[in-house]
Amino acid sequence: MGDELRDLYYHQPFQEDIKHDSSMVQNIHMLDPSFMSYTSEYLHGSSSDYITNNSLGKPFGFSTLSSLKDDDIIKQDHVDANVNYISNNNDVVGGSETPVTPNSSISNSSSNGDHEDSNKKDKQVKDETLEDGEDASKKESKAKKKGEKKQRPPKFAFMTKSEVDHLEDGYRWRKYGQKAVKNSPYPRSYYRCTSQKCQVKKRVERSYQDPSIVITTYEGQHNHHLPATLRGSVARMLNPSMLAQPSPLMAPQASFHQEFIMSQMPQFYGHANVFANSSMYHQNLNHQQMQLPHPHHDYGLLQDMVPSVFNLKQEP
DNA sequence: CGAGTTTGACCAGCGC
DNA sequence: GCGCTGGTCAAACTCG
Repeated sequence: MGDELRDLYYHQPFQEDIKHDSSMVQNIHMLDPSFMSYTSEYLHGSSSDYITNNSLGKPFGFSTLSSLKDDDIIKQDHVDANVNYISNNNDVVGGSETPVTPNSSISNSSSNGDHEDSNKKDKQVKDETLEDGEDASKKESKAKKKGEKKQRPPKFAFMTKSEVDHLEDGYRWRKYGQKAVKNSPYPRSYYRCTSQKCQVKKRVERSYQDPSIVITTYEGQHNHHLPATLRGSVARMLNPSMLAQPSPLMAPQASFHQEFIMSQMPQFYGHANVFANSSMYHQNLNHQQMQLPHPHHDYGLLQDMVPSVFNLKQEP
């Protein structure tokens, strides 16, 4: 990661944006205990990263979902309800969609791509040293890379205030590396989706400015659904009554949460089409809309992952 | 025993 | 060219 991206992570979100959004956060807080707010910032830099900077309350539910027990519900309370959300992708959040907020924008994260390329090159070089047993795809990519710059997979990063480093997101990950981060006492961990043929990776690191904040960067697109076992386990955590009849108070928020996630990172959920009617969040999502209740549309797979936390949290 | 983690080594890119 | 850094690999190890 270059300094620019680090700046992107560490400076913008935690300094300017949080200050900048504080009043809004407070307002929303009054509406919803598990308050949420939404802003987005287009952060400069050659990386042209598209950044959405959110303070969503645990809404994303990226907090030890799979291991939620009674004790964990308590633990949840220790997890600050701030989530700074950084979207750094081009085709997905944006794609054909309009920017999520008026002051957001979508662009390619090209600078990171250079690094990606280098890494792939690295692997490819190694592949070259391997024997004939290597599959054709690798050689293909090798050949591809020689000629032109390979297109980078979309990236999607977000910050979550959490004591847990590796936030559960419903997928299974295998850690394949850890590196010390320059100017940070906290290491960065590298994870790959364990699903076969799924190329999605994610990096997890803590902010050195605010150690309580975990920065998670997803890269790539899941080509599969949630692991059945995880889905099952997550589903078991759901409050059946909530599922059957979401309370008037929480339903809009839960709906928002899931729709927001889906609209923001559909590439990470192969079942994004389930929420096709949530396109309102794709467009012109602003603070005002955030505060309005939205009709609940779907309880799809994502429901298995995310709103369960909201339900647990908001249950009386 | 299989799946996942740890950790040192390796490599490419970048700035000087 | 050199040193630094980020990203990945893979052997060794741990865990259930």
